[in-house]
Amino acid sequence: MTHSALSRADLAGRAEAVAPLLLGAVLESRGPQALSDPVAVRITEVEAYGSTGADPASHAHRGRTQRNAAMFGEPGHLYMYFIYGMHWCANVVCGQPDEGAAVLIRAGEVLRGVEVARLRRGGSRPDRDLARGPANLAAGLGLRGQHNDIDLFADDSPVRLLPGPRGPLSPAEVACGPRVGIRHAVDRPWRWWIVDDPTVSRHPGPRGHRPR
DNA sequence: GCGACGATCTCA
DNA sequence: GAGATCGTCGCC
Repeated sequence: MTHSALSRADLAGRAEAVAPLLLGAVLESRGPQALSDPVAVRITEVEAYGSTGADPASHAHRGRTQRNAAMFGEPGHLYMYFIYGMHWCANVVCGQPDEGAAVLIRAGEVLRGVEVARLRRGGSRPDRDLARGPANLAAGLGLRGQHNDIDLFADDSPVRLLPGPRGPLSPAEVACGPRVGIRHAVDRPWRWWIVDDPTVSRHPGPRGHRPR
């Protein structure tokens, strides 16, 4: 049994409704040239970011800008952003076009292309760390600014959103809690992760909050 | 035009 | 707990 395939229509809802649906689904990237083998990552942790005026922590909160324009496009596209002068992070655009909502993909399990992911990450590290944390996940998949706004549902896209291999998640397998690394709307429990999954990111978190 | 800071990570 | 490192946006 596989995770049922997500369609673009499934992503058209509110970010906080779409986010948990992405758990267990797979992001697969095909690199150009040398690192052309696909890397597939099963999503284990996500965060919802709401639309303009509705979520002070969202890049879309103050409206459309050049950077966040992809958030205001069609659901099912990627929104890539660059952070801290060195990291790229990947979001799946959701909601209605012009709404400006997205789901940050925070962590995943590398199902395929472990060798390529390890090369991209550099050094030797446990498999479970290859896509643990949003910047690590993007790095392992080889995702950067050039992938901003690409359509995850186009057959010829270098990055695609595919059904997961393990079947639907039961409610007991999913936990939620506050988002990480933000200053505003910290109380909103808009981060979801797969319980006991070793690839879910670790982080200092305010007051020692930890996924379990 | 300028400057403060950020949806991070690693290592000490 | 600091440092790496730079694009973005708000404000001067």
